Amino acid sequence: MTSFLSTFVNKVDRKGRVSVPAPFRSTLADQSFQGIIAYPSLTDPAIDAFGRDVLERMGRRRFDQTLEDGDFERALLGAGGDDAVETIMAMARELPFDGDGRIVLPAPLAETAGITDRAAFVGRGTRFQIWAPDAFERHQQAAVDRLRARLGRRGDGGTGA
Amino acid sequence: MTSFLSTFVNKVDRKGRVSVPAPFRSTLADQSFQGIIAYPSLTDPAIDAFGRDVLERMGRRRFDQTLEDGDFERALLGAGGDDAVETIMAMARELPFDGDGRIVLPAPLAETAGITDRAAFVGRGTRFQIWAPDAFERHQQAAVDRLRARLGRRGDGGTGA
DNA sequence: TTGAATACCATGCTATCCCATGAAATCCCA
DNA sequence: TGGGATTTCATGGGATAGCATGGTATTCAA
Repeated sequence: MTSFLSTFVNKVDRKGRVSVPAPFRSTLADQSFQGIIAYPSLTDPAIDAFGRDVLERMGRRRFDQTLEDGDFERALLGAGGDDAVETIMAMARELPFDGDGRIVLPAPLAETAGITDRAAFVGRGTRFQIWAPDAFERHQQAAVDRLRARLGRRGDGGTGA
Repeated sequence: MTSFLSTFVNKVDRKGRVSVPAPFRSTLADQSFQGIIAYPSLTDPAIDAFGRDVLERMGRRRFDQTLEDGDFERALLGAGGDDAVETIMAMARELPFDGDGRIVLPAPLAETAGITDRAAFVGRGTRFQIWAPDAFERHQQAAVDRLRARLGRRGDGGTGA
């Protein structure tokens, strides 16, 4: 297993704990750090998350590329204030699993996503998101509608749903 | 065998289980994950399905491509709300075979296709669909009629079967 | 010493596994 | 070629283990 699929809604208890869905956990099972990396999405009212090795891999690739370009100043000094990767690194948090596969959602993160008592874990392939369930449902429905409109329906015999 | 062919109707039991037709299973026999990936069709009142490695290859290819392009912002931020792959990843479900080659149809999926007690497995080449049998029959008949009309009929005996 | 964060333990539900049965297609042998 | 035997499949039900969830104890820091 190497990717995050489908959507699971779990309950957030009084202490801010949530079970990470078992399928997501098993995707991360081979990682050295047992937990997730999370930060506020810049495009959605949600939390973005993935395993630590994805971050590692991306960081290394990015560094190598900077060196290949001969941009040593950038490698040493950073890219400047509006660089997405560096900005996100600063916001990102490490959330370890407890013995039962749960994480604690830090209050600031939960607030940016509008999460209170329930959280939707949404698979996005190499990463996943955490949403307030009702907000996600609206978002997803809108996305599906746009896709349908764009695809147009090919000959439907008129059965309908 | 590498493709899904023909149509099979099987029964859905009280627990929501259905046997995946044996020919379809043998098509998937060489896969590491013994089961299927399923999501609501965007164009038909039906479920779309295929083997996991199809999705796996697509996702991995996509991510690698993104890194190669040095598009780290995209890797971190996602592709945006209109992206088909990410939208489908959120809807898709992993349905493993049980020891007897059955899957459990999740209630939400069954509902989008109008499936209650019987399910039609429809081969579509590299993927297949799962329909409510009567809805599929109407859909198929309409498709055949349109094809005949377009091709111009020769000897319309009306047999079909 | 007190608060909060974390580790540990307990429980109910649900999905998964395992076995049993019947029907049908296939194979084998006469 | 036909009839019987065997295996494959689809289907049903009962047992079991995994998972989500809630609570209590313990540790660390202020």
